[in-house]
Amino acid sequence: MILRSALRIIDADGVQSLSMRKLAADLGVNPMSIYHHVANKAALLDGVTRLVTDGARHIEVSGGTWQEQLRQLAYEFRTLSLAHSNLIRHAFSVDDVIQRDGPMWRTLCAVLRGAGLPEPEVERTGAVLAVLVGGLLHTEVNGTMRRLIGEGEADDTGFSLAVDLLIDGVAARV
Amino acid sequence: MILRSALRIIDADGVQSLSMRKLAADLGVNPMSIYHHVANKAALLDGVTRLVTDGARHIEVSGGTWQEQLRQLAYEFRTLSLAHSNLIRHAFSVDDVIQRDGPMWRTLCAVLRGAGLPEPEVERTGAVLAVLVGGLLHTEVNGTMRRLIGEGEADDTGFSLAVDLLIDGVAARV
DNA sequence: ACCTGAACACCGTTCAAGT
DNA sequence: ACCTGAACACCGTTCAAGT
Repeated sequence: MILRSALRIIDADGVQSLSMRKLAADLGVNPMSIYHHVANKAALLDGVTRLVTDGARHIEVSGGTWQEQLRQLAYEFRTLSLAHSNLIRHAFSVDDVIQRDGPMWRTLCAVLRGAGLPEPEVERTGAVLAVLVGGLLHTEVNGTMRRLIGEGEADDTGFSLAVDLLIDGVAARV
Repeated sequence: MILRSALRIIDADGVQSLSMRKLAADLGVNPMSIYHHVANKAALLDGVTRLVTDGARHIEVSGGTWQEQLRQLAYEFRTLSLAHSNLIRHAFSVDDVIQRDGPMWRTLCAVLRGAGLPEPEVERTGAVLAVLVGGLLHTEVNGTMRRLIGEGEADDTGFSLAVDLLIDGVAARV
C-alpha cells in the first residue's frame, strides 16, 4: 500500500516531489511510521521500481520472423517505460531498470538464438541490445528524443527508426 | 569561478551532494551572494553543463572510411562523457547533453552525407544515432553497462560492440 | 510489534537591510 | 551593484517514549 501510494504520487508529480512527509500525508499516517516498513527513501524508490518492473513479468512474443519478435519485444519494453515515465526516468539514472536474467532478458536471448546467432555471442549481443534500447527509452522519457525528432511526427517515429537500425545491425551478424 | 568550483564538487562527490551552501563554503563566500550571479540551483547546474559541453567545441574527424569516422566520433563523445561522469549522469536525466546543431551534430551529419546516405535521411538518421549513442553513454555512466557486460572485460567492450552494431545498421541503408 | 512527538542536521530561496 | 543576516518553508532520519 505504501509502494502503491508512492507510485501514485510519482506518476502525478514526479520523483522530485515525493517526500516521506508527503507520502505519509497521502496515507493519513505519521511520517515516522513509514520507517517501520521501509528502511529509507532510497529503499522506498527501489521498492516502487520493483513493483512496476515485476508487473511486466509475463512477456510473450508470438510467432513471426525474429525481426518481428525483436521489434515486438522492444515495444513491450517501451510500453512499460512510458506507463510510468517519471519513475523510469529516475530508475534509469540510478541503474535499476534492466534486470539481468529477468523475463525480458531471457526472451531477448531466446529470440537471438532463434535468429541463428552463434551461441557465444548471444549473451553479449543481448546485453548490448538491452543497454541500447534501455538508453534509447531513457532519451524518450527525458525529452531528448522529442526535441531531436519529435517535430510533428508520430510519437514513436524516433523509436521505430532506431529499432529498425538495431535490427539491421543484428542481421549483419547472423 | 562559481561554475568551475561547482564542477569540482560534482566531479568529487556527485551532483547529489552539491548544495548552494557547500558551494559557498568552498568559495569562501556567503551562501546568499551566489544568488546575485546565478538565478537558482537549476540554472547553476545548467551553467556547469554548458561549461563542460562547450569545452568540446572543436571536434575533428581525420580521414579514413566513414565507418572509422563514425567510430571516432562516438569515442569523442564517450571521452567527453566519462571525463565528468557525475555531471553527465545528471545532465542526461534532465535532457541537456545533446545539442542539436552543435559541433558534434554537424560533424555527425557530415560523416553520414559522406557515407552516401540520401539527403532526406541524413538528419533523421543523425538524430537517431545521436540518441542511441547518448543513451548508450548514459548506461555506461550509470553503471548498467558494467553490470551487464563489464565482467572482467576491458572498460569499453560494451561500448565498442554497440558502436559496431550501429555502424552495421547504418551500412544497411547507404 | 508498531506508532509518535520532538529534535537534529541539513536544504533552496526570499527579502529587507546594509556597503 | 554587490553583499549579508535572519527567516521561511521545507527536507531525511534518529531516537526515546509510548501503546
